[in-house]
Amino acid sequence: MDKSKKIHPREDAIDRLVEAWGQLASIFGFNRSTGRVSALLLVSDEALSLSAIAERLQISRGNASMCLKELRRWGVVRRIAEPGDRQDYYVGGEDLWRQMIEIARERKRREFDPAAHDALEALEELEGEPAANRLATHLGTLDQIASQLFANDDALVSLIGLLQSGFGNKGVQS
Amino acid sequence: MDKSKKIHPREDAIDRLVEAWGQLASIFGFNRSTGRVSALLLVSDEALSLSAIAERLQISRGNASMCLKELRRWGVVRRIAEPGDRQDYYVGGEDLWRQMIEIARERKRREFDPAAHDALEALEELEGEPAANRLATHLGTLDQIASQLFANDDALVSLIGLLQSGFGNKGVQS
DNA sequence: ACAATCTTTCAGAACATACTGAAACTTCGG
DNA sequence: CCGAAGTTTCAGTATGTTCTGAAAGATTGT
Repeated sequence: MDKSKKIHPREDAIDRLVEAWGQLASIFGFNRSTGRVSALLLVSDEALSLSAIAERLQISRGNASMCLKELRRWGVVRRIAEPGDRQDYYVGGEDLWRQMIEIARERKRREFDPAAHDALEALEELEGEPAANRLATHLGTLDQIASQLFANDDALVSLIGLLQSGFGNKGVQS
Repeated sequence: MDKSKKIHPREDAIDRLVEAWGQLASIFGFNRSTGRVSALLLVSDEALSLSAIAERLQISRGNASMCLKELRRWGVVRRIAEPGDRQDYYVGGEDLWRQMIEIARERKRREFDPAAHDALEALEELEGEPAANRLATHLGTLDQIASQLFANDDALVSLIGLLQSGFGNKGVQS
């Protein structure tokens, strides 16, 4: 009856994954609960209902509903209607690389670009001042790099390949 | 007397830069005030005193002190003692690329690595479950890529050059 | 050693974010 | 068209973060 007394290795492992993934999600600007819901769906071989998720994570249905909405908005969770069942079911984990790239691209578009644009605009009016010029050049280059990175999906996919194969490590050890 | 009535183009531009840079900083996990202080130092051709910063940004000296402490901790601001002056002065903007890389590396080390490690550990205990395996592979690759990226400073510097020159854009336009 | 000047710290206030639970809404079978 | 089952929304509450201002701590000139 009391969960903390009995030992459930699998459930424990899932709890720890859920917590760690929530942590990771919060680094990338999601709230921890949203990350936790995502984790649960990612390690689940079957689709889960809202109620099952809320129960497993010990959060209210309302909260679970909001988290799922957010995750669907980011395109990382899909809702499924099972015929003959009133509950909706949710799945995650489809095409993880594509999803990561999409999230990064979208965050850049929504958050980075406007602020960088404002900053560059303000810096233009400070032209002539050495410090301002340095900063403008730096930020301009950064912006350009970020844009290159997301200009097309292939760029990122190739880049991932490049990095995996050990780009930049001149002296290969052992 | 009333600042908002008189027009100060330069001061306005700095205000807008400060605000935008605060926004950018918050994307990367700093608080807005810390970002604002950093902006002020970045566009300033001379070193500024704590009092000057607090006054210019309309924040308490206490807060300014904390922000400067944080910025020094991240190695993006340096404190200078002017001989014959009791106040300390602060400068920023020295070697921006190096600083960016250092910040990214440190954030990875402090925030990403521990969470990713926990997640992978938990996933190991779920071996055999298809969804868990997929996630483990994905996260493992991601971790490996991130490590490659920061394995040595040259990797990132070369990468920046590569991206600036338009890596990944097969059809070069115009 | 004292006083003046500046900086740091930190308790509590102000502000911001996230969560709950209940009401409103939707869907579907009968 | 009604009632049952499920989902969404949102006002209020709880939790977490950031800021202020005052007290304590440094440092320096006399």
